[in-house]
Amino acid sequence: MSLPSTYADRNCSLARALEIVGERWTLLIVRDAFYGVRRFGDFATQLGIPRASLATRLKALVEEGVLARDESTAEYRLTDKGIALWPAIRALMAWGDEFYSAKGVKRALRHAEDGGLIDDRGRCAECGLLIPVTEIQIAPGPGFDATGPAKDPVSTAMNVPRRLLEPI
Amino acid sequence: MSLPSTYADRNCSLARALEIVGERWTLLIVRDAFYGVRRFGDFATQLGIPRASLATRLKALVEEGVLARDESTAEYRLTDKGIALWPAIRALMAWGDEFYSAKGVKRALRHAEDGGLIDDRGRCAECGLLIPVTEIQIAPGPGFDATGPAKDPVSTAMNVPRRLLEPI
DNA sequence: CCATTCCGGTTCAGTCATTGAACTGTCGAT
DNA sequence: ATCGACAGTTCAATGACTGAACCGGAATGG
Repeated sequence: MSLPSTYADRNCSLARALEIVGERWTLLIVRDAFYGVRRFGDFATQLGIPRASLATRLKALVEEGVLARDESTAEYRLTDKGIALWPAIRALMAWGDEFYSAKGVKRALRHAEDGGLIDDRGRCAECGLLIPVTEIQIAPGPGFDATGPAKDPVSTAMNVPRRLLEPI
Repeated sequence: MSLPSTYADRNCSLARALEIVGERWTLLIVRDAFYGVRRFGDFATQLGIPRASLATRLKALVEEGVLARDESTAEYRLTDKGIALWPAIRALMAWGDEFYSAKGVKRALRHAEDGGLIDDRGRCAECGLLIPVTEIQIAPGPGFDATGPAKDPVSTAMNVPRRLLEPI
């Protein structure tokens, strides 16, 4: 994205954040990482992203400390810095649900411990607490469209209730 | 950004949201709109974006109903749909502040009515309420870097405490 | 053992988007 | 009429993205 570093943007943390996660595909890669995707090939087939672009993006995310690459297994995992992106992703998902999914949310977020729905500020409707990412369960919601073929094991795993960050 | 519409992304509201606001410059344009920028030339000089790109982006944002263009004054303003993007922008700003601004937030958000700081979930520390965008005051924070020339009236206006959405 | 498959990642040419600078056209004020 | 201010366009050059083929090492299996 090329640091703009104009005087105007030097004082904007949004511009800084978008330097890292504002390029095409990047946030979708991070989203998949939350869903438990860890392997190069799984990112590629899941997102339909060209492998060259994926390699570039993953390298950049590792360099910035959003993902960590396990040298022995070649798996990519979110770091704490990456996990800290969750509120931003949730906010964008909520906006997309609100304005582009007439039948309701496409994915529902629940507190895995008590099943309470998580609101758009990250709070559980049951216990009222702020729910950490590892305790969030994601499941198809009313706006979910189940038609069409989805044979490969990775995408079927992603369309079934599961906890965030749990490996596919 | 070109609808991917793969089976994988059809059920992801994040992908849908990024179709609209995921292209380069788009979120920065929306941010400036929150800061009160309304005119073509002000967006251009403020962001340092090529005028051709700006025209394309503004057209797209108007088409999607994020901005509305006043036919008589040629001013662009956020619609309710655009204003609904605020939580996402705030979340990304907070992430940028946390990881790229060692001295603290670059811009502090306060509840204009009682001066209470607004946390990263949109709540006022004083009254505890969820603060609507029109009651948010933005002001330089401890991480703000005031050095360097910033003579033009628009950017000086943006670097002084002011309410969101108030015209420059 | 050797062959095969799987998998992470690279290479490369074609295409598409972005950029910056110059330009057009419209409006209101002088 | 003329000028300046402003919204938006045009266009060549550059750079990013794409898709398909390819490379090489590590597991798999006969």
